[in-house]
Amino acid sequence: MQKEHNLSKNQKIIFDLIDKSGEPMKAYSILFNVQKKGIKAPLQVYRALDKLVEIGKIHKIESRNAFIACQNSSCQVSKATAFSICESCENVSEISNSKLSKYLSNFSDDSGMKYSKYNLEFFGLCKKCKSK
Amino acid sequence: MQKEHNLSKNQKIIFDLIDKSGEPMKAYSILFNVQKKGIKAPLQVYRALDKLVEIGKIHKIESRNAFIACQNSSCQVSKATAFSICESCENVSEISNSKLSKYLSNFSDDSGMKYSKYNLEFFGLCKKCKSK
DNA sequence: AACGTTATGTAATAATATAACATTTATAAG
DNA sequence: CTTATAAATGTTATATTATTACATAACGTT
Repeated sequence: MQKEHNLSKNQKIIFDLIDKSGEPMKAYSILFNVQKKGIKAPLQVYRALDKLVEIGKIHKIESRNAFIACQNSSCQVSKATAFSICESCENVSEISNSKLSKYLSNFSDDSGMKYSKYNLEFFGLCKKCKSK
Repeated sequence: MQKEHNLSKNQKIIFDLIDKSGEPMKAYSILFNVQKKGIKAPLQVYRALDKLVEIGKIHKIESRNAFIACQNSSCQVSKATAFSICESCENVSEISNSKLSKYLSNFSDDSGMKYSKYNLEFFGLCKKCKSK
């Protein structure tokens, strides 16, 4: 059962924007888009982003410094994320593949480390861009 | 057989520094460290870093905006990278696990994308930090 | 109501990265 | 060896991404 997180005002404004856009958004582009709603400073954006990442409503695409809404309803926390990224059109989508996530969540090597989290980014050309 | 890349002067200075440090280094820390060698501007550092990443001599740890020397002698190009990162002491090491790299290099889903590259970052606590 | 926690507002600044342009050095082809 | 081309360098300025510090307000318990 999913814990209901009551988003605060700023968190809600920023989540809704990212969610509606459907694609990765950068912090300052978010800022620009929410200024009419009274959010004026970068820090207000970053604080909301931090919280939204923490509770798994959005994920950060590390290689792009951008944030995308979680596309996986069962994903409560950002502790096991995988994305496919088109290097031409920059389309990003979240990969939900249970085999992959099982494989990675159970992965261990001889370092003695127990991994509690991972982030994976695949790069390539999407269907559209390949056929150009 | 490995293609020999003749590093240029700046590339060599910067690679040697990162390689000797044995840990991830940030661009401006690199800059600070090579100023005595005549490298004065961020761009000189970033250009060398770009090239070194391109030829696989170093990798970028995306979640940390830092660069580490490749620890895997067979790694010619940065197209299949995996790291373990301790969230407490920030120790980073490159994972060379042939099963893992095979699994990920061959991974495909139903998106129609053919992935040519990936980057994976595992997070957790290293042995030392766990026992504290 | 009193307390602790979470969120907000605001200004300043730090840290990371790139654009634009001029020049020099290395590589390769004739 | 010299011309052409690509790769690397030098330099200044600026863009982009992110955090520190401090003050105030709202929320959730008990």
